[in-house]
Amino acid sequence: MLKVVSWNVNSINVRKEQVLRFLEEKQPDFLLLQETKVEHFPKEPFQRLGYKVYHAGGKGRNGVAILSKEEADETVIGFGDLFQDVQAKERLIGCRFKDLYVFSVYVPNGAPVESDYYYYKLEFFYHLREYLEKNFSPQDKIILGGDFNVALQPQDVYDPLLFEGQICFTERERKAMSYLLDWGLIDTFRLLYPDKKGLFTWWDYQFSAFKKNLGMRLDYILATKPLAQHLKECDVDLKTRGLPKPSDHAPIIAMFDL
DNA sequence: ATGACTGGAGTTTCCAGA
Repeated sequence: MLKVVSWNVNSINVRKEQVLRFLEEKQPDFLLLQETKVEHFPKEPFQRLGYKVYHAGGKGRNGVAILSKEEADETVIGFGDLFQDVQAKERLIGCRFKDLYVFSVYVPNGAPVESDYYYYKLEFFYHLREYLEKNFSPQDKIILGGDFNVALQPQDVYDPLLFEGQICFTERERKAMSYLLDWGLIDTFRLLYPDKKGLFTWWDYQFSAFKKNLGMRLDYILATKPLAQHLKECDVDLKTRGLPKPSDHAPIIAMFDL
């Protein structure tokens, strides 16, 4: 069984103990992290648990990592020549493990709608697809997990009418992410639970949003068909979101019968 | 109490997050 977890931790320094306890308890093969918010990842305690740490981040912002029980054969950061923006190098990291490619991505938030940053977010999705097109085939074994900052479908927000036109739920964002998926990536959670409503991965810290379950599904584990056909289970770890001093995102889990 | 956010930078207040 291959267990993959993705988790926007909103600062690895603040969430370090939670992440260590999570690894001890759940023992995932891969833990994909976003928003580490550090330039230098505090690797030592994670290595003591038997995990290799691959990280790309900047001072106080962004930051993505892959923690793995196995050593990677290769690591790539950013989009290479396709997208030289400095932030791209803090938002995408990939590791190859034999014929398996694993990526951790943190898509820009893009607020406010219609700002330059919003268009940067849309561009990010198109560059990501271009990057995959150029380097891979949908027949390859690829896992792309992370915080995509888009709720794809009406059932991915708690009130579709309220969210219409809001950041993370505009038509253009949903189209940009759909275009990425159309290359050959499958939303593992939706594959298993096509109609499920009210299960989210992010809740605002404000307004007791978690207690009221006023959230959005912004985190995804995407997989190409050769992997998705072996998908066994998907889940959102609500318990971890309910701990004291939580991240605003919950960990998401996908298990493959491999 | 009739309302309640968090983290980082870098100095006590602003910005980003979504």
